[in-house]
Amino acid sequence: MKKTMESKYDPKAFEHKVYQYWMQKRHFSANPNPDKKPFTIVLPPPNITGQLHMGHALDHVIQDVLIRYKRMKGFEALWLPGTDHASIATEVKVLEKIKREEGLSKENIAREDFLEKAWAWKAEYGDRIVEQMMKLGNSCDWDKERFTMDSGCNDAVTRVFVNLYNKGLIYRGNRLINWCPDCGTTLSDAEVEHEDRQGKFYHVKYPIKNSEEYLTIATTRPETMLGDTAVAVHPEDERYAHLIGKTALLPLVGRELPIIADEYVDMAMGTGALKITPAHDPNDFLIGQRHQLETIDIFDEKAVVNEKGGVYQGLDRYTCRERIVEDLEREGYLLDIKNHEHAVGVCYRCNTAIEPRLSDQWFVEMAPLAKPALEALRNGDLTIVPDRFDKVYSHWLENIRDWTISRQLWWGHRIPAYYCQDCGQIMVQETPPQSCTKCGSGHILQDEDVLDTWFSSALWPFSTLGWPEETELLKYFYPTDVLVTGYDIIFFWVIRMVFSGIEQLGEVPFKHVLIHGLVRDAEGRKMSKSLGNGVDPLDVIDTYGADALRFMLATGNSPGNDLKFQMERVEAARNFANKLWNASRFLLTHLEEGVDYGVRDKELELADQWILYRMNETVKEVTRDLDKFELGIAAGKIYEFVWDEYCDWYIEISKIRLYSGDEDQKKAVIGVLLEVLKNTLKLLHPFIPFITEEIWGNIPGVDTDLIVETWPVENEGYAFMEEASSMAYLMKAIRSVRNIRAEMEVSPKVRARLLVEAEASVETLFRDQESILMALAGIKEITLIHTEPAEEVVTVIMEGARLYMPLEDLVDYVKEYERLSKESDRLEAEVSRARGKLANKGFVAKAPESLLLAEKEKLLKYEDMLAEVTERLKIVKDKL
RNA sequence: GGGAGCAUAGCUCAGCUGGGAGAGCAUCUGCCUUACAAGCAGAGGGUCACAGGUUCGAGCCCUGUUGCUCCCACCA
Repeated sequence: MKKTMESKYDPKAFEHKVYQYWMQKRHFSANPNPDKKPFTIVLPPPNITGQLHMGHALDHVIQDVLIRYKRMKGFEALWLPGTDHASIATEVKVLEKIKREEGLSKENIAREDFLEKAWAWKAEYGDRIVEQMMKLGNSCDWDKERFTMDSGCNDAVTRVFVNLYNKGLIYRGNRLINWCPDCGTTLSDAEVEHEDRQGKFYHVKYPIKNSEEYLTIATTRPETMLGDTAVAVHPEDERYAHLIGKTALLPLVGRELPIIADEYVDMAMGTGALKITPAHDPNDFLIGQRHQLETIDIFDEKAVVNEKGGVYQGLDRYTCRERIVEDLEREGYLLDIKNHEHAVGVCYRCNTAIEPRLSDQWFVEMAPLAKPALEALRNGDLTIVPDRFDKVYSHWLENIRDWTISRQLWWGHRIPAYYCQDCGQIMVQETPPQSCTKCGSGHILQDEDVLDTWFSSALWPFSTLGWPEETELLKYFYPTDVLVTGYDIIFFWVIRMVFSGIEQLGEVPFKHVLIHGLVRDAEGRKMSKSLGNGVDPLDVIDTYGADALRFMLATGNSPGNDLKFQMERVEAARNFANKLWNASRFLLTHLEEGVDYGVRDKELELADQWILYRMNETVKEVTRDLDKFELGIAAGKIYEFVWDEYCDWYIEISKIRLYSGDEDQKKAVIGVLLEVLKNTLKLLHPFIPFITEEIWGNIPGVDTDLIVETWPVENEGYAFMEEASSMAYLMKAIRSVRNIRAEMEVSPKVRARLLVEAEASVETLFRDQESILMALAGIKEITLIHTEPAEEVVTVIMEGARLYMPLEDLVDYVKEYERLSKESDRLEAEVSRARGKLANKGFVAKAPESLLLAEKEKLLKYEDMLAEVTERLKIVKDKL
């Protein structure tokens, strides 16, 4: 994959090519390997409903960084990709498509025909999503790609269903469930969102039979009165005590309703009297059970009033409400209407208000499953990063109710329950029964319903590895290591994977959960189709390259926090890539094929030691940060190292030897440049894999692809701490001179003279590093002096040195006075701060020794410098 | 009703176990210096929301207040 780097940075020119190359070399494939430790991530499978959005890009980049990092660290790193069938969402989309293209709705098509179309949809969108992931640079093992509804996943789903059924943890029951009249299916509690809506509180008069008295009942849903079968008051409510046991009459209908006493009623709420509609309210349902009340289901599956509603039959629930209110008013039953804001449960897919509905459904009993999942977090088998989500996880599991898993849909895993048409026997088994196990009849029908899409997602960490078969893959890669996902699906998915993994395999499915936030637009709004504020990752890649997008997503963000998407930040990331590109190009043009440019330890100059030391520190820190899942911090540190230290300082310094004409010097400095670049490319590879691999491939003599290179480790030979601090001093001197030049408006073209009056060690340093000082500070001549200069000068006071610049007619004493005054103020502040601290008895007594010492040194240093500045200031003042 | 997060430079955000406030972008001043103007050098800019407390020392820990965001919740 050689290519000369003579052109500008143009990601389009190589990103695709590089990805193809990796694929061809099979670098993404991971297989059980006894010589390596496994590292596994299963990709949260994107829905096949559409295309990838920015949230996916963020999710995937984090995972790819971790996978590439671990791969380089020598792990057998498996990133297992796939897609999710997304039962409801896909069914709705496919039905819409059928409607659009053929004008047919669900009632008019056969299940088989629908399924055929749905599979075609899956083929099309599944492929598109995979292509998008490849553009992002995802290093997934594509040979192991799975789909939540493929036959392996189906085997797993069936096995789990049967297992849980046999343990009594899956049961069929007639319960009040959440019904979405629009989607026409049951929903789990997790799929119901709560929205505050402005409603009305209707106060309705319920007459007492054989009496002039009446009860006032407040309700937000008067239409449900058609299903009322009782009125309840609190047993200790003195207002109504005399009515308990009597009978109320349902307005408009005339049905007799027993007046019952139940602790559930809140005396302070509304009027303290509650109408009971067991078929349409979860609490009423429970009260109904306690008092053996009749349940009257007044709605059909579209939430339209059925035959139980008498004259209101055929009316939609909202129309019915209007009519009932009108009628109540006319008949004198309506006493009052008050505004009332209350939370309404709505479908998470279509936002339609949920109708509680009594029906036969399948449930998973949660209490026994929740317990070990809670325990896993408590005992550390499972950790969540950041840990503030621990509470969210635990609270949900502690308050969990049984999980409704049957869905009245076609697209999904069909429930493996079979009913004998003759004797009603229910058979739950992995293979369809030929005849009834009880009566032998051959008239057997499978349950029409499918399972909640999250039922199959819950098995993803092991179904994808071959379970229920005991595959080598499963043995080697399970449990997985990290699960990366957004906080929005902790309930839907993460928790269900945890209890499923523990229940089926006896082990948590992953050791760490790394939570990230949502990607928002520049104004902080959630990106959504309806707002039209979504930014397509592919557009960004097209303009700035995948590396820029990846780097932007990986930086400036910490775990669990939302991320605002700003194009300026993508641009900054692209600029960084460009910087790296050019720095590499600069070096590569000086390299010659076949030359060994090793670092020659004996010949290292101060600047070499400094950059090697800084590189070493960066390696240490970045590695540590990545192990803590602090991707943003890690990337930030490499960014600073590359840009500020390597490019702005070291490369500039290296030019001295590079252009000196001395071949040996040149070779030596190239050795260091190359060593640092190589390690930098390694550190950066997980974040920006394309450009780093491309550059790597252009380095003469490399024979391993970067993606499988070994991660750099700390090199003890580069522990040049003292040298680095000398270098820092030198850099400070250079900055000071540059600062003076800028303030005195010395043209960059003018090369000034520098007079140095310094203590011996500084003299040595400056003498040894003269060339650097001259080149980077724009100096033509350095003179060491030991007395005050006679010339007109501006002065820099440093610790242990005075730097004088004779600028001839450019010396502006007014400016110089201002500059020195500012410096004097700064030093005075430092001195008084240090004095204050040291005068503080508490500090002296309790602060750590090292700090105390450092503070004393600082005080001496600043006092010295202040004295010098004051002296200079006097001299300058005289010249004014 | 319960819980969580956020509040730091004009904007977007870092700031890990409490020891002299940082980055990117934007602004201002010089520079097309032979890797890079997608750049280089320099500069300005912050009562770390507010009020208390703990501590020798608080952006960081504790309490309270305010504002914004989010999650959970079967009070009609």
